[in-house]
Formats: sequence, C-alpha cells, structure tokens
Amino acid sequence: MARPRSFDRDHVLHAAERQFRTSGYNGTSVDDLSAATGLGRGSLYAAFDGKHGVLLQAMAGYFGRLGQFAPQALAGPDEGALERLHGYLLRAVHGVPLADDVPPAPDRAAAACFAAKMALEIGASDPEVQRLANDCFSAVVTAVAECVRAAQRNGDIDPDADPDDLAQLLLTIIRGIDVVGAYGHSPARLTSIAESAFALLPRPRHR
Amino acid sequence: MARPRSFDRDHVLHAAERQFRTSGYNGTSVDDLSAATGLGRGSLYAAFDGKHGVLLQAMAGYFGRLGQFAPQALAGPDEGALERLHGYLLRAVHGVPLADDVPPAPDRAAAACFAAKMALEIGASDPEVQRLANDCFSAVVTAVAECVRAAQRNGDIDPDADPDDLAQLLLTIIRGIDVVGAYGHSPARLTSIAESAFALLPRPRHR
DNA sequence: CCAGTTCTGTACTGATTTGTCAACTACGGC
DNA sequence: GCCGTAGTTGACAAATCAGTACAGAACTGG
Repeated sequence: MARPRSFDRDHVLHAAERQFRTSGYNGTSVDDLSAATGLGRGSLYAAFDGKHGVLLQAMAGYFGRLGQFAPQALAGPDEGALERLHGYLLRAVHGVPLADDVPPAPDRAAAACFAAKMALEIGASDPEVQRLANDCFSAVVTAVAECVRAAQRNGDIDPDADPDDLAQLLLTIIRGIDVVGAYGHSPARLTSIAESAFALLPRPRHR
Repeated sequence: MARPRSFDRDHVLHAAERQFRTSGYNGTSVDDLSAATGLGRGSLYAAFDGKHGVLLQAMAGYFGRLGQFAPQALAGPDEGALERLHGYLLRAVHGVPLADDVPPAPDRAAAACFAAKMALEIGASDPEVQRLANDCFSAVVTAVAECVRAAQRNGDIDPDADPDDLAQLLLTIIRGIDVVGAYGHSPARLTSIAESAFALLPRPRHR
C-alpha cells in the first residue's frame, strides 16, 4: 500500500552501465547518471545508494548477463565446439555482451568488457569492484574451458593441452582485444588479431 | 639570466606518471599531482600547462622510454631471439617499463601499461591520448615483429607465420595480461598465462 | 651590489561534485 | 473518498575541483 516505482530497475541499470562504459567511473558525475537514467538525484540515492551503489549493481547485472550469455554461446554438442570458440573470439571484436534494450555500442571504447574496464580504472582501490570483475572473469573462463574440453573430445584440439590454461589464455586475449580496440584500431585489424589467435590453437598432432 | 628551475623535469614527470597509473586520470586531482611531485600549483601550470599537459608529457616520456626499452630487450642475434621473446612476455607480468628512479610498482594495477590504461580510460574522448597510445603500441609491435623474424630465420618459429600478425597478437596478449593482472590475479597465474601463450607460438613443422 | 628575468608558492574564484533534506506526488487499503 | 506509505523531485550546503593572479624568492649579468 504505497506508491510503486515509476522506473524499470534493469532499464535504469543498463543506462547507467552505458554511461559508465563511455565515460568511466570517475568521469561520470551523479548528474550524468541522472540524465542518462532519467531518474532524479534523490531517487538514485534511495534506490541504489548513490554513484558507487549504482556501479556495483550495474556490474552485478552485467555479471549476471555475462554468466548467462557465455555458457549459452559456448555450450552445445562436441562437433560444433571449435566453431563456437571461433565465434566467441570474433564476437569479442564487436564488444561482447550488452543489454538487449541498449543499442550495441556508441564507440569502440565503450564496447570493452565492463568489468575489465572498471577493474582497471578503480579496481586497485576498490576491492568490491575487483572481486566482481574477478567473479565475472572466472565464470566465463569456466564456460570457455568446458567448450575447449568439448572440442578436445571431438578431436579438434590437441588433447594434451590443458583446457583451463587455454581458456585463461583465450580470455586474456579477449581482454587484450578490448584494450587494443580502445586505441582506435579498426575492427578489421581486431578481427585479424582474433583470427591469428584462433589459428594458433593447438591442433591434434596427426590427422 | 634568470632563476633556474629547482626541479628535475624527468623526475617530476615520473612522479606524475606514477600518480596517474595508480589513481587514473580523472581520479587524480591537481593537488594530488602537486603532492606527488612536490611542485606547487603554479609551477605545474607554468612548466607543463596543467593537468592535461602533465599527462601528455608524461605519456610522451613513457613512450620514449618504451621505444628504447623494447628494441633493446628484443634486438640481438638470431639464435637468442626466441628466448628474448620469452623473456619479454614474462616481463609483462611484472609490469613492463617504469622509470629507473621510480620504485618498481606499488600494486599490480599500476604496473599495467601506462599508455593502455590512459587510452582505455579517456582515449575515447581524447584523440591526443589515443594517438600517443597508438604510437606507443606501434613502436613495440615493430620491435616484436623484428624479433619474430629473427626467430624465424633461426628456425625457431614457423616460417609460414606472418611475423606482423604474430607480433600484434603477442602485444594484445601482453595488454590482456595487464588487465587480468588488475583483477588481482596472482603473479603465478599471470606467469602461467604468459607461458601458455609462449607455448602456442607456431614452431616449424618438422624438426 | 643592483636590476632584470624567471621561477615558486599561495590565496582566490567560479564552476562542479557529492550527499542530504523537506516538500510534494501517487497509489492501495479501508 | 480518505489516509498512510513509499517514491519522486528540486533545491540546498559542504566539499572539492581546475585554473588564474599576484606577491615574493632566487639567480645571472653587469
């Protein structure tokens, strides 16, 4: 028996995420957030506990989406596993997972992994952000490792390779593509880097 | 016939770089810079044209150091080329090039490539920063590519591999290690990632 | 020893920033 | 139809920010 919320919580968090991704954490003021979300100052504090709270909850939402997206994109039958890895690597070029109701990516710098960007900017002085980013990373690594194992079962990847090591390396490469993309490299070059990485995956010895 | 500077320009820029690397650009105030460098507000503006000027000149200094360091670490006889690549990759774990008079690295996040960190934070809205970072990247890629060619000449790397593509991929991996390092991963894990990457380098077909 | 020039530090200004507060609004139960 | 609860809003104060201006200090050349 009270006034209901006039905004959609997820929609607001997506808009905030978008703002953080474009301007960074310290480059985003509460007024910016207010403008981006359409919410008044007070509402932001009441609902999300201010700027830092918005960030944490936006990151949590991102984490949730990523934790859903990555397994979805990578899980499947053993036969297509290698191809799914290929696709996942290439998708990194265009900036992996944004929300559905948010247009793809204003520019390339905003396409970089949200968790990674925040961790690099303020993770050193913000343990919560660091932990969230770490969880995010771990979840995806697990999904990639599972896909690598599937590809190994199918005989597409050298069975002697450690799937966890390989998965961590692949994720590191994706993070690297994020950063290099922020330099202003063309998508074509990023794609070429991703293809090079894919080509280097250890194939079985004899075929 | 005037009062001489009371500070060492490079020393000041190194201190500023250190501050920017720890707190980011937007997270560093002019007062922080003043405290870090020991210079008064007015001097900072007179000598470096304010915060942005300090950043650009610190990045230019970093660029200069890196452009000297990378070829030095990678150039040499063909026989040792592969081993030099190996060493360069591993060095990325501990944060590549800092100045001599600045202690190695306060924490891992500050060890990440200065140019990469700034490009990711403000590169999208600051073309000068983006260009500087790009130059920085290109210089190192060239040195790495040259080293790859040397290793190919020595029969340590598949001669069919494109050395430029490989160099770009290696640099991308190093950038990725930077980012993953900011998550709080242990140096041991970072080393393991670097070793995995090295192990994947395409060796000659028959030996 | 003095004059001129450059450097240095601090005080100041206007603009932003964050977080809080009180008035106002909308809805659900009675 | 009224009232209590919860949501919303714009305004406010305190703190901080970047950049400027000015007064004093340090050194060189004569």
